[in-house]
Amino acid sequence: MAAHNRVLDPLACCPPVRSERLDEARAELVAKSFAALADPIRLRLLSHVAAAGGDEVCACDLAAIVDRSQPTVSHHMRILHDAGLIAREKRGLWVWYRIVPERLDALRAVLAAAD
Amino acid sequence: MAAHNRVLDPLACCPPVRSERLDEARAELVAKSFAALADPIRLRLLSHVAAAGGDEVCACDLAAIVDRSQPTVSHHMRILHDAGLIAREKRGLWVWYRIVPERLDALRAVLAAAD
DNA sequence: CTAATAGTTCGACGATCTTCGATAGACTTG
DNA sequence: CAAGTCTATCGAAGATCGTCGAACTATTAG
Repeated sequence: MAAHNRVLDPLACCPPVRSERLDEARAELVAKSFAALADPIRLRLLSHVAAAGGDEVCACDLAAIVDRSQPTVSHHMRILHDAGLIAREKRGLWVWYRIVPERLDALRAVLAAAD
Repeated sequence: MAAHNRVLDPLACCPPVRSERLDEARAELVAKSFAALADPIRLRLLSHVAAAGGDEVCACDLAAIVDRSQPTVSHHMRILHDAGLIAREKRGLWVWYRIVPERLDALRAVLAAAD
């Protein structure tokens, strides 16, 4: 399902950084999104999920990939999820992640040149 | 292609996050770039310079715009400059900043979908 | 040379972040 | 129900970050 409601999308607020000056409230929102991308472990976790395309990735594999403890990986995945960049679904004992490409596109739009 | 030097550009290394999995070294580089965008004050400073288009912006105006002390603004502008997002030039007593659009485009490319 | 101005660097403090071990919660299996 | 497995949360330690006042550097004006 589209985990991500267009009306409530916090980034729907924000024009490109290059055209209109960001006010304080919008800057706070956008900064939170980029902060989710500002850690190398999170970037590699995100990249791993994103590179799977539409396919899902099992949480059970992630700790080995980034060589961090299970609680640390859980923490980072929560931040990526809170930022709307990945979707989670628990099925049975396992948790599966998949990318939310719309959110990455929204961030790209914030960095886009003025039209 | 970009006007800056492709060989020396630290982001020239990095394929889109969505297609190829980032290794540790590349994730470190990309994370540093996004970290520069992960603070609301820096985003507003960058937005102010970027929204001026190709025109330059005087450092003397920035502290009033973001309501922070002058050393704090200097600190943030240094981070943006180190990230390659803005260029600085000192002329006489004043420092002038302008946007480096190629670097913003490079970051957008890292977030782009696989082709 | 002296005084004045713009910006950077230094030193410190508090807040936030990353990390992990221990623990708790959710779910399956026997 | 009890035991086992997978993930999330808690609590703490250490590192990093944002912030400002004070001191320093560079440049201009007189």
